[in-house]
This record gives sequence, C-alpha cells and structure tokens, in this order.
Amino acid sequence: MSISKFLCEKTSALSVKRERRKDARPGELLDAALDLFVEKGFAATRAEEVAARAGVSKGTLFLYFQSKEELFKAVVRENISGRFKEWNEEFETFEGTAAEMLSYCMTSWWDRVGATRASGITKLMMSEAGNFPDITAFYQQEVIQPGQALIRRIMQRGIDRGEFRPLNLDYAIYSVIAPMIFLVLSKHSAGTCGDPALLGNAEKYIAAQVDTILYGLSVQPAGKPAKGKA
Amino acid sequence: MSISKFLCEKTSALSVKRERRKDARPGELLDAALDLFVEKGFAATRAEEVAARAGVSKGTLFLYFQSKEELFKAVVRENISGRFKEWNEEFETFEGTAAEMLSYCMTSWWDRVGATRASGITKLMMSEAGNFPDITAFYQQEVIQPGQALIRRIMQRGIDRGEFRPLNLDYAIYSVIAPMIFLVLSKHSAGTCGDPALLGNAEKYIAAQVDTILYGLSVQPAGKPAKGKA
Amino acid sequence: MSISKFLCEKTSALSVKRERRKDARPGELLDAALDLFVEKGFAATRAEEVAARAGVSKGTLFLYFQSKEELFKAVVRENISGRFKEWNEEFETFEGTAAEMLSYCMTSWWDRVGATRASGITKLMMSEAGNFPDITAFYQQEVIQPGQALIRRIMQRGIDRGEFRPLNLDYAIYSVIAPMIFLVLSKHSAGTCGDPALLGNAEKYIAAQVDTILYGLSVQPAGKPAKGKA
Amino acid sequence: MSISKFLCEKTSALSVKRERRKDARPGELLDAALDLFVEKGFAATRAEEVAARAGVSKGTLFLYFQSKEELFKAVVRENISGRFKEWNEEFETFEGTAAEMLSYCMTSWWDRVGATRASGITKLMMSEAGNFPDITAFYQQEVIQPGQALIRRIMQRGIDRGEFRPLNLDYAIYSVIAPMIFLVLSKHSAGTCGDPALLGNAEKYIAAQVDTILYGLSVQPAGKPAKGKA
DNA sequence: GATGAATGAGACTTCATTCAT
DNA sequence: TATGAATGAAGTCTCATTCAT
Repeated sequence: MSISKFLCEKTSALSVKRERRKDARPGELLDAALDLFVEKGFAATRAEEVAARAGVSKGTLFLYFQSKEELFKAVVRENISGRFKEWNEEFETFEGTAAEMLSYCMTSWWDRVGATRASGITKLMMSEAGNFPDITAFYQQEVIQPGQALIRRIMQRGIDRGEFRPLNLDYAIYSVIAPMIFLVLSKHSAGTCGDPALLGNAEKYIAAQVDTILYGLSVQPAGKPAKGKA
Repeated sequence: MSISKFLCEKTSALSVKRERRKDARPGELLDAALDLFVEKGFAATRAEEVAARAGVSKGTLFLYFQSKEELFKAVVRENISGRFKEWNEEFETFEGTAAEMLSYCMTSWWDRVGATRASGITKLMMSEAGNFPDITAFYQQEVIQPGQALIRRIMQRGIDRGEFRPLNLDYAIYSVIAPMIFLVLSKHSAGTCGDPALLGNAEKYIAAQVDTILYGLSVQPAGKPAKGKA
Repeated sequence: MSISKFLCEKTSALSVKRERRKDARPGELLDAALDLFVEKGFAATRAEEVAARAGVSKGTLFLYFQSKEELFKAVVRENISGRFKEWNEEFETFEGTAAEMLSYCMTSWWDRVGATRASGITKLMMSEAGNFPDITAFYQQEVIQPGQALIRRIMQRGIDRGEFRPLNLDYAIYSVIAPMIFLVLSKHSAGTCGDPALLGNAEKYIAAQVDTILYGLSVQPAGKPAKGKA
Repeated sequence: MSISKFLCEKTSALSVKRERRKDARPGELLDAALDLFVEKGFAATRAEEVAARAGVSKGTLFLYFQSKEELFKAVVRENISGRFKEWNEEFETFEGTAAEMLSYCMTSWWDRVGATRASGITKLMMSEAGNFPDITAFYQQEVIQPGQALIRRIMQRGIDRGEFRPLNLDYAIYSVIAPMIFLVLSKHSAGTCGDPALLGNAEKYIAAQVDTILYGLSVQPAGKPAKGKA
C-alpha cells in the first residue's frame, strides 16, 4: 500500500468514524425518546433525560431535533414508516386458507411489532393523540387505515372462499384488531388493562385468540350452538 | 304554618342550597378534571383550566384538593368506587344460560360504563399509570381484578354447564375484555385505534363482538350454535 | 355612617388597594423596562432584571406581558402615544413669528421630551429598529412623520411670511431635527457622540442651536437677522 | 530567469497567496462582523453568522478572536485607527476661507466616512457603549475628541479671521457635528430618525446643512452672507 | 490551521401553589 | 369560603465556546 493511500485511508477512517458518530446520533436519540415517551408520557419526559439516556448532553438533542415536539414526531415516523408496504406484498403472495392467513397475520404481527419496542408507539399515540393533531392524522393514514385494510382483505377472502360466515366486516375486523391492541397496551400500561401474567405468555394469548376467533367459543359438536343475533 | 316556621324553612332552604353548592364544588371539579385529563392528559391539563371549567377560581381548586396530583387520585377514586359489588350480586342471581349472561354483561357494561364519561378513566389510567404507582395498584385491585374475576366466573359457569368448550380461561377471558377496552379507547383516542365510525355504532359493534365470540368466525358445519341472546 | 356602608367601604377599600396595585404594576414594569432597555439594549436586558427593578418577581412580569418582545413593544407604545395631537393643537393656535415658534418648539421639546426619560426611546428605537420591523413602522408613522410634519409646517410659515429665506424644506427641516436627535443620543450613549459636558448644559446647547439656525454662522454685515431669543 | 528561480518564485507566490489568505481571514471576519453588528446589534448577532458570512467555520472565528466580545473590540479598533492624523495634517495645509474649509470638511467626511461602511461604527458605538466601557473610553479619546477638536479649530479660525461671528464653540461645533451624526444614524437605523428618502440624497442634504449653517435660516436683509459652496 | 460536533451555562417562559385580601 | 395576584421552581431552547479529529 502506498503511503498516500495509507494517509488517505487514515484520514478517511477518522472522518468516517466521526461521520458514523454523527449519523448514529439521531437514531440513538430516537431510541431513547421512544422508551421514555412510552414509559412516562410525552410531557413528563424531560428533554435532558432523553439526551442523557442517549449518552449526550441536552444541547446535542437540539442539534438534531428542532424541538421536543419534532422529536416526538420523528419518533413516530421512525417507527411506523414503510412496514405496511412489505406486509401487504407478503400477503399478496400468501398461499393457504384464509384461516391460515389470519393466524399467520396475528402471530407474525406479534413477532415483528408486538414483541418489539415499536409496540410502544401504540400507547404513545393513544396518550398524546389529542395534543398532536397532525401526527394523529398522519398515524391514522399511515398505520390505522392500511392495517385495517389488510385485515379486511384477509377476512373478505375467507368469506369469498366459503371459509368464513358472511360477516359485517365493518365490525368483524375488530375481533382481530382488538386483541392485538389490547396486548400491546397491556404491555405498556403497568397492568392497567390485562394482568402482568399475560405478558410472559403473549404467544399463548395470541394463539388462544386465534383459536377463539376461528373456532368460536361455543361447543360445536352437533349442538344447539349460541345463536348470536349479529 | 307559622310565619317563623316559614322564615325558618326559607332560611334553611337557602342554607341548604348554599350547603349543596359548597358540597357540590368538589364534584364539579372532579367532573371537569376527568374530562380534561382524559382529553389532554394529566400533564397537559392546567389546574386553572379545571377550575375555569368548574366555574371557580384557581384558588378554590386548591382549597379542596391539596395538589394537582391529589386531584388526579380523587378523580380516579371517584369514578371507580363500588360498582363491582352491585354487579357481582346481580350475576349471583342471574338466571339464564352462560351465553345470555355474557351477552348481558357486555351490553350492560356498555350502557353503564362504556357509554358514560366513566369510560374515560380507562384511557386516563392507561396513559398515566407509570406516573402514579399507588393509584395503579389501587386500580388493579379495585377494577381490573374484580372485572376479570367476574368474566371468568361467567365463562367458567358456561364450561361447567357444557355450554362452552373447555377453554383456558387465563387467555379466553380477554376475548371478552379486549373488545370492550378497545371500544372505550377508540372513543377517547382521536382515532388512534379503531376508526371514528365505530363510535356512532357502538351497540352494533358490541353485538358483533358478542356474536363472533359466541359463534366463532368459522362456518359451523352442522351447527345450530349456542344461543346467546345478544 | 351606617354599619353596612362602613363594611361596604371597608371591603371596597381592600379591593381598591389590591386593584390599585394591579393597575400600577404594568406601569412600574414599563418604567423599569424603559430604563434597562435604554441602558443596556433589548437583548442584554434580562427579564428578571426588569422584574426585580419593578420590585416583583420574574413570573409577575409574564403575568402582564406575554413575552419580552411584547414588553418592548408596550414600552415603545406607552412612551410615544398621543403627544403629537396635543403639540399640533398648540401650534395651530400659537401667535408669534415663525422664529419664535421654532425657538419655542425646540425648547419646549427639550422640557417635555428631551429632558425626560421618554428621550430614551429614541436611542432604543435606533438600536433595535432592525429587529422589530413592525414597531419600527409604527414609530415611523406615529412619531417620525408627525414630528417632521410639524417642523415643516413651522418653517413653511416662516417662508410664507417672508421671515425665512426660501428653503428646500426636504432638507432644511433636519437643521432643526438633527440637533435634537443628537442631544438625546448624547444623553443615552455614554459619550459616544457629543461629550458628557453637553448634558449638564442642554438648555444652553439648545439655545445655541436655535441661535445658529436662526441667525446663521456667518457674520451678518449689515443685517438685522432674525433674532431668535436663544 | 533561472528555472529554479522561477520555481522558487512560484512557490513563493503560492505561499504568499496562502499567507495572504491566512492574513486576510481576520479582516474578512472583521468585515462580516461589522456589517452584522451594525445591522442587528451585538447581542443579536450570532458568532456562527459572522463566520458563515466570512466563509469560514465557527471554530475558525475563535481561532482568531478569543471571544465574541474581543471580536467586537477588534471591529471597533479596526475601523477607527489613525484617520485623524491624516485629516489634521490636511487641514494644517488647507488654503482658503474658514467657510470653504468647513464645507470641504463636511463633504469630504461624507465621502470618506459617511458614505462608507465605516459609518456603521457610529451606530454600533451608540448602541453598545454601555456594555463596553473600555471600548467607549477608547472611542471617546480616539474619535470623539480629535473629531471635535478639528471642527473647533476650523471654526476658531473663522472667528479669528472675522469670517464668523464670535460664537461659543462649546456649543456651536455641534451645529456641524449633529447633522453628520444624524445622517449616518439615519442610514443605519431603518428610518428611526430621518426618512429613507434622505439616504439617496445625502450629498444634497450635506450641502443644505452647510448652506444653512453658513448662511443662516433667516432672510439676510442687506447682507452678503458668507457663501458656502453648497 | 480548520472544522463542526458537542457542550452546558444561561435566558425565556410556564404553571402549580400560596396567601393577602 | 373564595379570589386572583404573586411567586419561583422547573423545563425548553439558544448559542458562545471547546476540542477531538
């Protein structure tokens, strides 16, 4: 290796290291902010705490985010963008029954969202929605609507194929959505809904919900099953 | 009636009225506080706003509540006291199938809690649980546990009577709880879960959930499934 | 005096005292702010200093003025409103030569503005004009333009009556204005223009300027020049 | 020229250029700082802005100036050094009447100071004098006093030669100084004194002031008043 | 020398809480 | 009891200044 090359790389290495530092900062801050916002709420989280958890000083935080509110927005954006594109594609190509799809949907949702830190966003949005109308609109459009549309599509397929009863999907989709929402909220709300034991057994909980949804609560043998006036 | 008696009664009436006024103060403040805490969160609600909405001055609020935090605690306590005694008793004497019970449970919960301002407590607790550990423990003990116990008892009865499949109730109860939680959160979270259309049709939503829970999503091959009168 | 009257007045007295306090606060704060802004500039003056000089706490200042900037605006408004109405009227009815008028104008300006704390506004505006465009526009319209119009009217009268040479008033008015501006700036600028000795003898300075303006620097060979009584 | 010499010179030229660049840095920073300080005031000007306008980074500014305050002092010193030596000498050898001298003094002041960026120093000093006592003393000694002494000498000569009336120069000098101060302040104060139209016609304004000063406002009945070359 | 990421003191502003009236 | 003017602790945000690169 020539000297010039060496020097060049050295210089490059230096700036790269520094560069990497700079590039990493926003992410570290967003990570810290997500945790704290979820844990304590937006207002109760002090900017300095976020900075401290990210290992930087107060000033640095404001170097990367114009304000605490912008930080909040960035946290939400960071954790919800572009997941649905991928998911939708996955389901376009899914082969199997609608029941399998629904089951896969809920379990994989748990693996990819529910079990991760990203699940905190749900609680975060719920608590702060009223104070950030623009973020709320954004969330509604980018998360809620695509998510519900996906569930609806799966269920519609089930109905079309004769796997599912004909249901009013305007309400039936919530049989799938509610347990998931409920689970992540249980996780992030200090036992305010659901009990703590739930969290250690989330997979079982999911499985049970899938089971209930797909099969129904009632004994089905030959019986005189419950007639829900739907 | 003697004049003196008349005067006396009049006086009494006045003072009663004033007394009532005075006694009503804390309640008015709690009402105002509940609304605002639910709407904007604890930290984002200013003491002065609460006072203003209750029609008194800032000073008066602190005459009745030592601090904003005490106000919060009082709000929660006020809205969750002793409903379960009554409910439990009601179910002790309920006659009918377990399916009918469950159906009745959910619809009457909507009428008595979900559709009232009390439903805001759920969101409130969820958002602020982390900042009020003692309240959270209290809530867990006074609301969550009795509530889940009630659901569990109903479902257990269904299993015992052969109306329901044998279920792992540790998880199955959430099929009932989740939709209710989900509904009230939808109501108080600016469309952050569920869509706004849900709220105008809460009864239909409840009915649909009851139906799904009791019947199951799946086509019932030979079934005339369990008969829940929703 | 009846007891009720006494009680009534006592109550009234109490609230009046408190009321007076409240009414006085803004004025006290504006006074303090004027002094400090003039002395140290807008940015270098801390809100707490202003409050302290007015004998109140930091918080109180923000009780009366939304922000430091609003305080600044209020200071400017407070000290320049409605002086010119009075002045203009005075000059409408003035009887005497234009020279006497001009002389009177400058000396009375000194008495009413130049010698008072209000003169600090000039320096204040000068320093901060660039940072407060709207205040500057306001000042231009409410102070600069009426002031120059008044001078111009007086001089025009002098020309019309044959007392003064025909002058291009677009420039000549500044012979009157400049010395006054200069004087107040000398006063508020720590000797940055003019020397400190000037200030102890402002009246003489004014007189000398009047004299020079009216008579001219030059020896008047045969003249009986307009004799302003300096 | 030998090749080595050529190379040498070339090298020299390069390093000279680089040297010049390096040497020029402080000057560029001072230039940028003068503009910004004049325009926005000392406190409202951010160090980074100054650096940016000078085309360097924030860090570089502090390489050359210990602090923002030192930068301010350097700006003032840089722009008031040693002009008066030259001026005084010029006037020692000036031939002509005192009136001509005064006229020349004012017009050439405009050309050399008033019309240049240096005029900004006047406003700068005026605004910040209170916050920089040592600079103010320096300015008083290096600028104010020599400047006033020069004017005084000229006027004294006029009196001595019988061109001017016997005047109290302690005050009369301000007839000359005030219009000049006034003009540069008009220029730098966003219309807070004088009107914007003034600035496009500064020469006419100067001429008019010279005229007024030398001739006087009044009608000169029989006189041949001193004719200032307006 | 030059850079610009990082710092942290310091200023503005808010708002729960007090207390004289 | 009720008020609302006053307070000052606490939090957000800025920016002069430093220093590793």
